[in-house]
Amino acid sequence: MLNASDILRGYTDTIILAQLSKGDSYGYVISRSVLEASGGELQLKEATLYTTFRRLEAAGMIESYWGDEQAGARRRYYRLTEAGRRLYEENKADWRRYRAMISALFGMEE
Amino acid sequence: MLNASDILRGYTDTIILAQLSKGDSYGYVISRSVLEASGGELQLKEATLYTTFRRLEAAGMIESYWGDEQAGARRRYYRLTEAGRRLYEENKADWRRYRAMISALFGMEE
DNA sequence: CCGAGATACATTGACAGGAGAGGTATTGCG
DNA sequence: CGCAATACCTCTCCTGTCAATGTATCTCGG
Repeated sequence: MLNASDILRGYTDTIILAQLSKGDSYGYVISRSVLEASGGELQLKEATLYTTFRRLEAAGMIESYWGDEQAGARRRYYRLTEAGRRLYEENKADWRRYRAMISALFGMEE
Repeated sequence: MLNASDILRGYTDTIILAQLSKGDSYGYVISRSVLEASGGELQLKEATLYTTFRRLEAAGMIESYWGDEQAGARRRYYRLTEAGRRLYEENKADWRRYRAMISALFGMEE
C-alpha cells in the first residue's frame, strides 16, 4: 500500500514541467535529473515518461523538436510553451495547498 | 490537469486510517469529518469511501461491525486493527519523505 | 572485430484506484 | 404525503503508471 505509483500519479506532469522550466531537455536526461534530484528515490519509468510527453504535447504545454546530433542516438528535445509555464506555476501553487491539506487530513501538524 | 482524483490517489487509505485512529466511526460521519478537516476542499465520494473500506478490511487493516441503533438507518462501524495502526504510522512517515521529495522535484524550497 | 553496456526513443497491454450514476431503506418535518 | 437528511452499497468507466518488448547507435575492453 502507498506505493510510489499511486503517489506519483498526478505529479509526473509537474515534475517534467519543472525540469523543462530550467531549459530545453530530452527524455533520457530528464529521467536522470529526476533520479538525482530525488536522491535516487524516484525512477520515472520510460513508459511513464514518454506517455507523459505525449499527453503534455497534445495539451499544448510542451513542444518537441529533433536535435541535430552529429554522432550518437537521435534526441527529441522538449520545450515549455507559455501555457506550459503558466500550468507549472499553477501546479506549484496547488501543491502548496494540497500539501497542507493532506498533512492536516493525516493528523499531522505540518 | 492535476485534478483532485489524481492527487487523491494513494491518500484515501491514510485519510481514513487517520480518522479511525481517533476512535471507531462509520462512513457517513467520516465523510463529513474529512470535508470539515479539509476546510470544505475535499469531498470523499461515496463510491471511493466504500471501496476503500472494502480494500482496507480485506487487507486486515480495519474491522467492521454493525451498530445497534434503536432508531434511524443502520450504521456499519469500523475499527483500526493493530496492523492498521502500524500502517497508519508508516504512511505518515512515508508522507514526510514524499512531501519533501515532491517539493524538491517541483523546484520549490519546501 | 565482436560482444556488452550505455545512450536514446517508442508502443502495447494489463492493472488499479477514483468516481459517475444508479440503487435501497429509515426518520422527521412541513 | 413528499422531500430532505441520514446511511449504506455496487456496477461500470476512465485514466495514469508500468512491465515487457522492440528499435538503433556508440564506446570500450578483450
